[in-house]
Amino acid sequence: METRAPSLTEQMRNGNLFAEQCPSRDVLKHVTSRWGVLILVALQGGTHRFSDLRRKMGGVSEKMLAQTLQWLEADGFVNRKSYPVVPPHVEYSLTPLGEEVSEKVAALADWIEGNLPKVMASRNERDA
Amino acid sequence: METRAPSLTEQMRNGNLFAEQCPSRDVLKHVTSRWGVLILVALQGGTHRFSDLRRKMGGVSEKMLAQTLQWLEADGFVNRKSYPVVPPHVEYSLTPLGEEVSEKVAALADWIEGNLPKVMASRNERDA
DNA sequence: CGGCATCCGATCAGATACTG
DNA sequence: CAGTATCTGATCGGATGCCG
Repeated sequence: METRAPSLTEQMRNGNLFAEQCPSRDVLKHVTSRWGVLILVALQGGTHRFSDLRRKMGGVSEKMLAQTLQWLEADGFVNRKSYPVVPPHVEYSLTPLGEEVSEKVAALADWIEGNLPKVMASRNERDA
Repeated sequence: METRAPSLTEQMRNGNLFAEQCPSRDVLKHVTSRWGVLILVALQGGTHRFSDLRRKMGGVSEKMLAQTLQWLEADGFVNRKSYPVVPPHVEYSLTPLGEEVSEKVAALADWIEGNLPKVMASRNERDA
């Protein structure tokens, strides 16, 4: 089949995920990473502390939670606010930019959660 | 902050990404994998052959393309049609279920492509 | 409490060679 | 053309220990 001509919106895009070296791939990687998705969805509920997030997200290690939070912070999606007290107190929240992506990510996450039975059924058919 | 009570839709969900052993995590993994995203978006344009996909998606190896296609096929998102001719001819397309996820995935991909400048700006601020 | 540094095994992913 | 098989390096990701 033919390759359709690029639409107007496509021409105006500043990133192209199909280009091998495009930095948009890094952003996608952070956002769709194993824990990135859950962080973005979890923070939709409002500000959370590090330990809150860790408790909420089953199975995440301290290391990966910290690392993923740093990625998302560097990309401008997550805001990190540290209170200089003992014991330390750090709060994470979504930036305006983060609110936008998290909506897209949450829409995908919701779809998957809601349609899981159909997917499981498809897998079982294949086994039979 | 308080944990809000589960909404009605949340209660009706059949999957829960925050649960460590929930199979929905595997589905998310396939769909948001490095090449899974690109495959789902690419197939929105219609049926594609293996080589078409490979050419279109910069940087993917034969192995990973084949493997990712198999994941998506097993999950019921992608349809594989093989014509028994020489040389072989195999066509990939989205199933109705796949059309649905691909919309969510494409919405995310589009957002990232369109907002890449903002993200890059955020990164640069941090460096300064 | 919220990290960081190090070590280490598991998994991912590319290159290459081979096949129907 | 559309894969599979194998090998190998790269990266992911968890466990542990330490620190402000």
